[in-house]
Amino acid sequence: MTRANEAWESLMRAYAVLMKQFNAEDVWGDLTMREYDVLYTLSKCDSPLRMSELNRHVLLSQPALSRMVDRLVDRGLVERCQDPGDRRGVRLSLTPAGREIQREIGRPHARSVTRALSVLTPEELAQLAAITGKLAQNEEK
Amino acid sequence: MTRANEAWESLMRAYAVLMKQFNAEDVWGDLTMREYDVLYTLSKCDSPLRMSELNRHVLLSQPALSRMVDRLVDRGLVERCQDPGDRRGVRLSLTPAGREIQREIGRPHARSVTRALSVLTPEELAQLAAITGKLAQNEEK
DNA sequence: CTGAGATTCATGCGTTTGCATCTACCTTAA
DNA sequence: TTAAGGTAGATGCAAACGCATGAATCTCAG
Repeated sequence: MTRANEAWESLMRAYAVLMKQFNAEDVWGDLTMREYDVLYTLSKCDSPLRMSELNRHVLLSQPALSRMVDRLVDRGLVERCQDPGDRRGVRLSLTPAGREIQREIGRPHARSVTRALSVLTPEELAQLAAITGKLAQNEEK
Repeated sequence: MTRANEAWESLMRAYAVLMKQFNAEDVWGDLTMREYDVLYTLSKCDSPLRMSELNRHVLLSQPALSRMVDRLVDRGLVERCQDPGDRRGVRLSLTPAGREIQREIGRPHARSVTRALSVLTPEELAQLAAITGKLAQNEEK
């Protein structure tokens, strides 16, 4: 077992433990964590996001994301509009209601995250962000 | 946005990117990654594992895990047997076939993991393992 | 300009998931 | 001993998922 494999296993385990903890928190209203993740990702982008771009951020298959967006549009939280430059494409943005809900849930969730990571020193937080940032960048073409 | 939140977001992103990469690798045979995860977790334990214990490691609801184990038992990869000390309980172990398949898939997957984490220095690998280990331990209460 | 191939997103369909709930068993206290 | 409450895992059911595929659009070599 290499160091790399040990590190990855440890990362997976931490992810599972924390996700379960967050999921158990009673802050999600009638959204799932996955739905919140979509709203959150959209909230960080000022310009409307392409489906394919969004799909890169979210751990969902393309069809599953397509349908989740359907539902979010039906619920009035997300807006689909045509991409001007590519008529196959779709651009997504939050509606005011969607932005509102994202913020409402984001606040207490952010507190949970802060609490869960409070076992780390500021230095460790910085290292963690740097290392995972490096990993995410790896997205082979 | 606190440092903790940035670090968590970065971790989530790295996890999503790497999981997608691994999932795209053609090494899974007719198992899903989640099923492999169960086999892998069982392979690491010499003594049969309790359902609830297994559930702690895997990012699945209890009913979903219960049914996945059903399927793995049907396919002859996992063995269910009664816990001698607690007649509600179940103990799980790999069958020889299950162990064989886990190894067969584990080999190339481990190489993928090593390759994906090869962008990190040995020091970074050690830091990552230490930090995520600390986080996983957090399992409140 | 055109046709072959790639890309973007949607849809059909069988499988898997989560929530709520159930049964069976264990634990504790009176 | 027994009744109340807790815990382990299974099951019904609607919702969501992934795979394969489809339709529309873009790209580019010839």
